[in-house]
Amino acid sequence: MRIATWNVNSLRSRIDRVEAFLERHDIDVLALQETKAREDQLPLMGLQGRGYEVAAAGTNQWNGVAIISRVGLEDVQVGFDAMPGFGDPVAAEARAIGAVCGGVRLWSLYVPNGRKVDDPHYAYKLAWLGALREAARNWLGEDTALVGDWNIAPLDEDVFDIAQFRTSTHVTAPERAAFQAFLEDGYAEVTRAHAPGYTYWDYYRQRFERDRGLKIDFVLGSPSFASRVTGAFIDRDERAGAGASDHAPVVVELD
DNA sequence: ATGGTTGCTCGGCAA
Repeated sequence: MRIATWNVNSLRSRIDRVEAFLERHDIDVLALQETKAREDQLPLMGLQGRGYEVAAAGTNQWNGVAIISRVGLEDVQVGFDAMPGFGDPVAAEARAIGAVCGGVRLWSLYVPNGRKVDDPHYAYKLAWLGALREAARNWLGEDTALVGDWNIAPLDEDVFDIAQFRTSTHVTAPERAAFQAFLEDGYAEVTRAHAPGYTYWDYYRQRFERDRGLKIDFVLGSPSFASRVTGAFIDRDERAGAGASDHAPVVVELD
């Protein structure tokens, strides 16, 4: 089974690329973030025609998560227990969607960005991660994958120029501790060992062309899930050319 | 410190 995660930055503007990506890599389950579409706006025909089911939560503007699966899509859950909100409750709900696909409980996650360290959104980010951790502890005994845009660069080497991020979110000690807490609980990040390199490059200043990016998209697996992982890769080519998302998809291969 | 780009929508915000 092949599972992928991709911050697609608008599903409607990227649908042709999404369908081509699914075919190119023979993907069974795709977790999307920043779909920027309400459920009634989803472009479904090409996906359903290829045998995929879709579950989504989102607004027309920001955030938005979805799961696309051709190996079953059951027990769909929008948000997790005690998930905190920020402003628009619909936008808050559009940060986490879970479903059982091919026997795996998969969560597509769009961790709050945090904006600035002194912004209330940063405190919300940490609270959100804390609530996710509490919920996720209960899923360690199953085949569970927490996938998506974590908006955290766990290591200095995950940032093209760490000095430039001295006052920025994504690299602060509390954010990195929040990420590490999942690993301490027993989750394993399963992509890094197989797939080095960045997953996100800003649109401006030709960041992709100069490979000045961040590694912020991850797949955290419960012990039984992690033991099934045989490989992973970052589809860097998908980030190239006109009309690309600012994130590349990350693909995980399972036994 | 600022600006650079893209998306959703057509002003301004979020990333």
